[in-house]
Amino acid sequence: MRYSKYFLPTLREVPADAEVTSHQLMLRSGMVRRIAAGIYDILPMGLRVIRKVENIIREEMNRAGAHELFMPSILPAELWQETGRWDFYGKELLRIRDRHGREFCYGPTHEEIFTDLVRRDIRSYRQLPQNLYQIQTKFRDEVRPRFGLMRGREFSMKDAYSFDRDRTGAEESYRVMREAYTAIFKRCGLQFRAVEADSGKIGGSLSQEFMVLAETGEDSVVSCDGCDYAANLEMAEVKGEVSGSFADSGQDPEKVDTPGQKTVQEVTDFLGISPINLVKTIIMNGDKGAVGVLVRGDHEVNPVKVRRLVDDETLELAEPELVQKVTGAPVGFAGPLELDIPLYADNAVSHMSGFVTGGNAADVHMQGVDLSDFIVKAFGDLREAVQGDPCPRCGGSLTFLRGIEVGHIFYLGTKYSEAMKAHYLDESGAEQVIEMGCYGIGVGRTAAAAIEQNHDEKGIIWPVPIAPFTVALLSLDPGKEEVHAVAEAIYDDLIQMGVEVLFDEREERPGVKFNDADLLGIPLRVTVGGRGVKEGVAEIKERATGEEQKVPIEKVVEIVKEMIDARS
RNA sequence: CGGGGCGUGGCGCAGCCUGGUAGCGCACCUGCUUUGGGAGCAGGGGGUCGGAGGUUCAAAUCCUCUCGCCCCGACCA
Repeated sequence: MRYSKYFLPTLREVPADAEVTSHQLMLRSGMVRRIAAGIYDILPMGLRVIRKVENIIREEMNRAGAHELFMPSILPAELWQETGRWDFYGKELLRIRDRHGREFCYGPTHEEIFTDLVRRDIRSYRQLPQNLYQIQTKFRDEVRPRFGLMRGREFSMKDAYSFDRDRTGAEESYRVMREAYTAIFKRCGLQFRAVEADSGKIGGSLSQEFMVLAETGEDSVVSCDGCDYAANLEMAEVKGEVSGSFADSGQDPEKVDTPGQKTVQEVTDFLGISPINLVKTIIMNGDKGAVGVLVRGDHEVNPVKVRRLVDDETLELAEPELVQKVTGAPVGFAGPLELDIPLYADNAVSHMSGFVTGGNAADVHMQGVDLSDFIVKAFGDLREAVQGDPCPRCGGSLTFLRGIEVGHIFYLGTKYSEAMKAHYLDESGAEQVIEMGCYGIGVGRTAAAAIEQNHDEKGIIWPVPIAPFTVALLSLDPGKEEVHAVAEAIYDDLIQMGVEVLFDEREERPGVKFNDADLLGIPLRVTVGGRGVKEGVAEIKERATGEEQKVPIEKVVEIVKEMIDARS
């Protein structure tokens, strides 16, 4: 590609509304342009990267036995109503009407339509298992889109759905996908972890997220320093904390005035105690009524764990009005004593005695409270893990990392197949429900994550497998025939060898070309200038390491080829 | 949805408080000089100041409404 003919608008200055590095660099390197909140034009440079990622995904999915197809992006409401998600999915679902007033949505994910396809065309166990996927544009009307392609509203996603005869088969499909995903992100040249995850709105049980490790990641990842255990923060287990017998301080609970002291910090400072001697009481509300959740003052409640223990998916933090109604006090003074809702306590609380709690009245707390002073319906692991907690698998120590979720795999079971009556006949002629799994990869987000993980102050440093071009060829003197001819010859030869090369033959000063090459992050740079040509050499510089070598002009192509092969 | 902020040429910004008819840097075009890490000089093109309404002799500037965008929060008492 000749730079002078290409559509590649680079920016010197950082656009004001781009917050994170990958977004800034994608704008500066001419990959994307914003067109509305969370909606982007993808320019030629950006598309080249996207296509590279897509092709790696395709190759690995096909290798894993999945079949590509292409579904509509606009989906009829009826399918979503069948599974109840038309109502459940909420405002993120972009709903539209056609001229006849029929309801549709722009697909944010495609379980329903894949299940619909399969239920209509799969009759027999002989047709299973099946794994179908597409690479499609999705739309999720995010509350707050941000970070460019990282969290857009319109985005490209590879989504795959597996259909099996039984749970064993579905688990095998899941395992195969996990391996395919590992291969995909490895091939993209990324550092990542597969972590245990919550399945959220998609539903289902077994689930893992693939997280690209980057300091700017939106998600917290808990990782063991001793084994390969890794989990999303909301899933990280805390083990072995429950106490068999409860200690008792022998004291009676006693009121203490705490005017205006609401937070744990304020109360403990005011009373001169440590947060580990305070129990906070969190009021949550759901379809099955309100519950109180007790955790130690220095711990945080993990709502995912609470929902599981209480068996109420709908539990959310209660509104201040409800807190007032339930506890008789404003937010900040809830306590377990004489509280008329079921109480659940974190295991760590089982070791406590003589602690401080809220007093269920404004500006009042209680001291010297013991577990014998109130009834706990159940103890369990209800808190978020913290740095240094023991690993639930090996007893090592947990550390925290930041990650960007680029892939997510789920075992779904029969959630969709049952709702949509996706059945088959087994060998005995009995009707069975199909077991499903679903598997997503954010394509644009993977590209963005690659930049977050691979850049320096000058620009992007693409891993070779997803770089838009492999070689940037710079002709420093396109005006001087004897120099430029050398560059032209190298360009032709590289093209002949099948190398993807961006040939910078613009009438620009050398500095501009060097800086653009660094910004664009093309792995290898070949420089042809007056000086070098006089000595019969050109320079090859590697973007990632900064290593530079002068090589005879006639050997340039051969050496470049070797270097590429060593790095792909 | 709550709070904060911003919309002025392609990009980054000043001007607004204290109204007088738009400016700077980069980019772009022409010419000359320059040419190994974002060149210099000279000349030039481009903006109904997000939109609507109002106040005023006069509005980028003041007032009202509206649209768009960004940031923080929205699950820890």
